[in-house]
Order: sequence, then structure tokens, then C-alpha cells
Amino acid sequence: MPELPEVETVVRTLRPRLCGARIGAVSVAHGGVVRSSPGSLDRLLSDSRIVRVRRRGKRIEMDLDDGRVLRVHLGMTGRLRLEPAGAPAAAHTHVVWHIDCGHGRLELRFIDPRRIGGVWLLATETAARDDLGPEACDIGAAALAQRLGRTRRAIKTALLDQSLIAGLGNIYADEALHAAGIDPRTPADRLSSATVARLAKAIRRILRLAIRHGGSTVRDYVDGDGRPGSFQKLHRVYGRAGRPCRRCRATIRRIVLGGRSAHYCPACQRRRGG
DNA sequence: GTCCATGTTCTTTA
DNA sequence: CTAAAGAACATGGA
Repeated sequence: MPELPEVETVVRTLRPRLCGARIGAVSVAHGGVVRSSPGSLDRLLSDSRIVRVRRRGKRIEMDLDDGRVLRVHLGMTGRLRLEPAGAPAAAHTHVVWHIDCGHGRLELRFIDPRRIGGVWLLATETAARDDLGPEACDIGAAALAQRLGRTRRAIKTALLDQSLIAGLGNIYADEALHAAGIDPRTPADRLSSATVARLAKAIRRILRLAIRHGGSTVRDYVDGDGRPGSFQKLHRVYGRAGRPCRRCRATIRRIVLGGRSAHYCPACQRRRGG
């Protein structure tokens, strides 16, 4: 569910109420989603204050006043919701942080049916270790070319590698490649610099547009207040296999690349980048 | 029953 | 050695 635009939207809905808030008790219903090193589970029951809420790639990170960082990754089906204390809990609510802030008593809840997402409590130095590529929403042509030039994988697969570029997932990688007119099977290191420049621009434009629409809700995604996004209505290829391309009317195709589905228009997206 | 799913990480293969 | 492909994780919807 959550790629950069969805995670950014969640962060924007949580930030005003969580910044400066104090974390009281923490209840963990399913320890499997807590992926910090052993022994840190009880330290999640910290009585600390949140000083900043930010996004890095698809990660949500809350800086605590003692320097530690609470990191949440939503995986495929994860949700982070801020609800009034005592409100009924959704199924698969695994961790609840009890929050005191200017808005009264709230509960921050991590919900994840598939439990692919997770929660980490990290030391300052651990959280600062930067293993992700540049933010996809800001990526420049030169940075993207430098990253893509070092792999021969299909461009679609390379765009999903968070260590090359951070924030793209299956939806926005497909949408950006369509917008840039690039066949998703093209080896990443074979794109011309003009094509890479066009791709960088398409990535920035699509992601910023998606953020303005509150992200895409295909199945599960909702923001911190439970509201779905609307960008799915503007998808041009993702989930549209067998339907006509919105630009040229050719039939959208679905193939499998790197174990993930890839959707593209065989007419708009030809090798060489037409 | 089958297939598929917005992601990451570990293992296996080339 | 490295890069790439594949499996695994767990649940639910079509």
C-alpha cells in the first residue's frame, strides 16, 4: 500500500499532533512486528517526548527527546492511525502508543494484517546510518543517471531498489515509466542521458501530484486519520491491464518483472524510449 | 479451491 | 567475488 506519497500523507496527518507529544504506556499485542534488537521491547515503553516526525523513503521516523528514533515501516498492508483513547481497535492492531498532547489523550496504533511492516526503536547512530538512495521526489537527472548506470537490471526492477532511489514502489514506478515513455524491460544502464533526464522529471512530477491527491488507495491504504487517497483515479497503467491506454488507446499490458507485476502501454513505451 | 496483492530481506543460483 | 533471481513472511479479497 504505502509508497512515498502515501507515507508522506500519513506523516503530514500525524505531525501536528505528535510533535511535542509525550508517549506514556505502550502496549504490544503482537511482538513479532517489533523488530528492534532483543531487550528493546520494554524500552519501547519509554516515557519520552516526540520532538520531530519525518519521512525517509517509505520509513516514518519519530525523533525522541533522548536522541533515539522510533521507526515505523508500513510494509504492504500496514496502517498508522491516531485515534481518541478508548476508541474501538481494528483487527490486527499490534502496537498501541498512548499519547498525551495538546489535543488530549490519543492512541497511536500500528495495524498490519500481513505483518510485513514493523516497528523499530533505534539508537541515534543506528538510525543515522543512511542505506537509502536519494529521495525519489527530489531526484535529479545526474544523480539518477549515476545510480542507474551501475546495474543492468530492467529499469522497472532498478527503480524498486531502495538503495538506488528511495520511495518508489510498484505503482509509482509503473506510472513514472509510462509518463516518461520507457519500456519497463529496458536495461537500466542502457538508457540515454536524455531519457534518464526525462525519467527523473516524470518521477518528481508523478510523486508530487500523488501527494497532492493524498496518495493512492488501491485496497488498504488510509492516512493517519483514516482517510483514503484519490490518486488511484488518475493511474494510467497500474492495475489497468486489458484496458485502453489513456493517451493512445492501445491495450495496457501486464507482465512479470523481478517477481512483481509491471503494467505498461506497448505503444507509448517502446525500447529506445519513444 | 486458485491467483493476486501498494514491500523487504534472506537464500540460492549463475 | 558480485549480481540477479526466487522464496519467504501472513492475511484477505476476487
